[in-house]
Amino acid sequence: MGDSVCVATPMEFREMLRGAALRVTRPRVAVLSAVHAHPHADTDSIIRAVRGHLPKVSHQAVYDSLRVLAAAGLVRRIQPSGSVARYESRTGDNHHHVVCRSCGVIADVDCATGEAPCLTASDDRGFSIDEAEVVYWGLCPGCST
Amino acid sequence: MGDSVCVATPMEFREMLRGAALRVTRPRVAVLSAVHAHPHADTDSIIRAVRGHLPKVSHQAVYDSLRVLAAAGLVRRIQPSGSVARYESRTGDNHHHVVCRSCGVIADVDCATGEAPCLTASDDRGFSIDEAEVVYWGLCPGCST
DNA sequence: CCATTTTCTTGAATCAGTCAAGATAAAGAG
DNA sequence: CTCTTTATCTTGACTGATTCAAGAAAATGG
Repeated sequence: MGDSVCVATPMEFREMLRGAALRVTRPRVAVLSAVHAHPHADTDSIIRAVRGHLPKVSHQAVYDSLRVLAAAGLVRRIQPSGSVARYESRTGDNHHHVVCRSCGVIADVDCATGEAPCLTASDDRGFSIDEAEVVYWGLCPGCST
Repeated sequence: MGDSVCVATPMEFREMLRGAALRVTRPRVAVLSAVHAHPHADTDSIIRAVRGHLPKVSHQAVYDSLRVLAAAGLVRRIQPSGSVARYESRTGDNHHHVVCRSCGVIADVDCATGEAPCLTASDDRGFSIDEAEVVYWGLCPGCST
């Protein structure tokens, strides 16, 4: 738990929030920071990370912050089948995920076909599609031995 | 509720079960039948459909049957983010799904690139990948107006 | 600094899904 | 067909992530 990688300064997080027209609150700054520091963390891990800095934050504040941040596009929510919700800070870059069937670990994978061509379905069934989400399932290096 | 499409006979469902080395029980036949008749149905809908034929079936029997059928490959479990588990009978044909962000309806989409090339990640991160799952997000014809 | 509006705290509630123990039914052997 | 074994089903309690609701606290704009 002492491996908090600081990828941006608190000041930068505050500016991200302002840039998204969101009020700057301590819980939100801490949640945004925690998601940056712990990619693919689930809500409970984020709650614990946030409480490392703000011990009195309620779980509800973290849930609310994550919903607001995701709606604003500052974080992305992912939820592979059978998993609880997880969050990451890489947004808008059309990347996908590999999930280990055994241990559940998640890794990022850039889109196989480049920019955003995953968006092309063979037949869109009349839907107006705005996102293509790809999840690769398999075994991670550690579990495949 | 009266639109139970009969896509196969009870006898055929029994043979599917035997072919998968599974015991043939009435709950399993009814569950398999319900999944065939109601593609993309959630567990609760399946329970209700099954009880149309077997009123005394427990929810647990349905959960157990679905798990066993999915493990045997007779049905496929899908679970788009934010949705409960859903089941379908099209298996092993590498098809994907379009999900409506508004009403949650799901439609099938054949793999854009043909056979099973979705399996090719740009960089597998050392994972041994066995499946690529694609979910297209957007608005269905009804909700996009 | 004040007023307004949003956000946070607290604590209860929901709901899909799971667990566990005993009753029942399917399959294979005789 | 009956018996035995083993898997499956029933019943009912329980878990755990997430949400709801009401009042307290804090952020923003003036």
